[in-house]
Amino acid sequence: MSSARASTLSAHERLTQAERRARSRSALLESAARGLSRYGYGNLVLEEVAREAGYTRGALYHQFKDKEDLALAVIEWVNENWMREVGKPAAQQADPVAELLAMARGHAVFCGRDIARVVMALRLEFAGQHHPVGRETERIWETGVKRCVRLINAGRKAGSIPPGPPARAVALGLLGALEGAVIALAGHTPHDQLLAARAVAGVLGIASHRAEETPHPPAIPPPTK
Amino acid sequence: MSSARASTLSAHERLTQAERRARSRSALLESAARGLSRYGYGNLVLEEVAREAGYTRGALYHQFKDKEDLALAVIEWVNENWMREVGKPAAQQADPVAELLAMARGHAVFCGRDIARVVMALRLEFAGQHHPVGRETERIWETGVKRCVRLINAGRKAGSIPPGPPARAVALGLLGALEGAVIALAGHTPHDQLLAARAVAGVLGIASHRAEETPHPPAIPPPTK
DNA sequence: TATCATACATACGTGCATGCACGTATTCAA
DNA sequence: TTGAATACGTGCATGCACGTATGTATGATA
Repeated sequence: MSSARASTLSAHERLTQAERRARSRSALLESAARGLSRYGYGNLVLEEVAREAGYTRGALYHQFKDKEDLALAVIEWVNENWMREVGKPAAQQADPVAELLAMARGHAVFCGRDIARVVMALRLEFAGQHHPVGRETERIWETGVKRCVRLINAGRKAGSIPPGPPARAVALGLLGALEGAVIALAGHTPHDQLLAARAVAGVLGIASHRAEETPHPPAIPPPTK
Repeated sequence: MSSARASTLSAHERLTQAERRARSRSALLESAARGLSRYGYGNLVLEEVAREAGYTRGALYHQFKDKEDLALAVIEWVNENWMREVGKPAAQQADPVAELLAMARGHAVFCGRDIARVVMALRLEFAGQHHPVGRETERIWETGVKRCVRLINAGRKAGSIPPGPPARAVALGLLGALEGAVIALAGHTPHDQLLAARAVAGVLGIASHRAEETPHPPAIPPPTK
C-alpha cells in the first residue's frame, strides 16, 4: 500500500535530496533575479522572493547564507546565462563590428525575459559604494568594457571603425547606450533588436546601414531550469 | 551695541523668515537630489540628507510633509532645471534632427552635475509600481517620449530621418540610449557630449557625421541657488 | 525498521528608519 | 519691549525586514 501510494502520488515525485535542493535553488534564484531586476537590492524583500518561488524564508536561508550571498549568486547566474546566450555566440562573428552588433541584438533578446535589468539596477544602486554586491557588478561591467575596448581597437586597426574618442570612452558609451535602450524598449519586440544595434553603431560612428542587416540570433533557450 | 553686533556678525546675516525658509529648502532639495541620484528612494536616509545640508530631520519635516513629498519636490525641481537648461535651448534649433542632437549634448552637460541620474534611478526603482513617485517620474518620462515622437515624425516628413520602426519605439530607444550613455560616461567630459549625440543619431538611423559637429551649448549656470 | 542527515517551516529577537510630539531659538508685529 | 508665529532641534513610538534558533517532515543509511 505504501509502495503504491509512493508511485501514484504525482505531487511528490520521489525526488532525491540533491534534485530537491537543486530545484529549490533554481526556483529561488529565478525569483530573486526577477525581484532584483524589479526592485533593486535594498527594496528586495526576501519574504516575497521565497513566496513567489513557492517557499518560505526558511528555505532561502537554508540555501543562501544571507541576502548578500543570494544577490551574488543571482549575479553570477545571470552572468553565466549571458555569456552562454549572448557573449559566446557573438564571439563567432568574423569582424569586430559584426561581433559588437551581434552583442547588441543578443542582449536585446536576452533582456526579453525580465531578469535583465539586474546588472544595470545594481550598478546604479551601488555606484561609488564599497559593497561586495557593488564590487561584483562592477567587475562584470568592467569585463564587458574591456571586451569592447579590444574590439574597438581591433576595428580601428582594420579600418572598419573610424578614429574618435579614446576607446574606453567609446566602450562605456556603447554599453551604457545599449543597456539603456534595451531597458527602455522592454517588451517592444522585435524593434528592440534593430534599435539596440543602431545605438551601438551610432556610438561607434559607423554607417548605420550595417545595423539594419538582421542576422537573428538563434534564440538559445536557457538550459538552466 | 546690539546693532553693531547684528551688522558685523557674518554667521547670522539677519535673514527674513521667507529668506531663511527658502535657503533651507534649497539646501535640503539639493542634498536630497544628490542622495536620490546616488542611492535611489528606498536607500535614501533622511538623516543623511539633512546632515549634508547642514540641518537635522526636524528642519526637513518642517519643510516637507514626508519622504514622498520631498522626493516629488526634488523631481519637480530637477525637471524645471532640465527644461530651462536643456529643453528650451534645444527647441530653438532649426530642424528636428538638430533639436534632438542638441538635446543629447545638452543632457550630457546637464548630467555633469551629479543630480542627473535622479529620473533614471527612480524610473528603474518604481517601474511597474503604483507609487506616486513612480507615477510622477513616469509622467515626466512620457513627456520626453512624446516630444521625441513629434520630432521624429516631423523629421521623417521632412526627409531628414529615414523611415523605420514606429516613432514611439524609436523615441523610447533614443531616450533610453541617451540616458544610459550619459550615465555610463559620467565624468568623461568632453567625450560624453559627442558620444551621446552619436547614440541618438544612431538610433534615428541618420548619418553619424551630423553628430560630429560641435555646437557647444552655452552651459547655462543653474540660477536656482 | 530504526537512526541520522537534510530540506524546509515557524517563532522570536534585533536594528534601523520613519513619522510625530514636544522643546528651544529666532523673527515679526504691536 | 513683549507676545505670537515661525524655523528648527530632540526624544520617543511604531513598523518593517533581516537574521537566527528551534521545530517538523522527508530522504538516506544500516
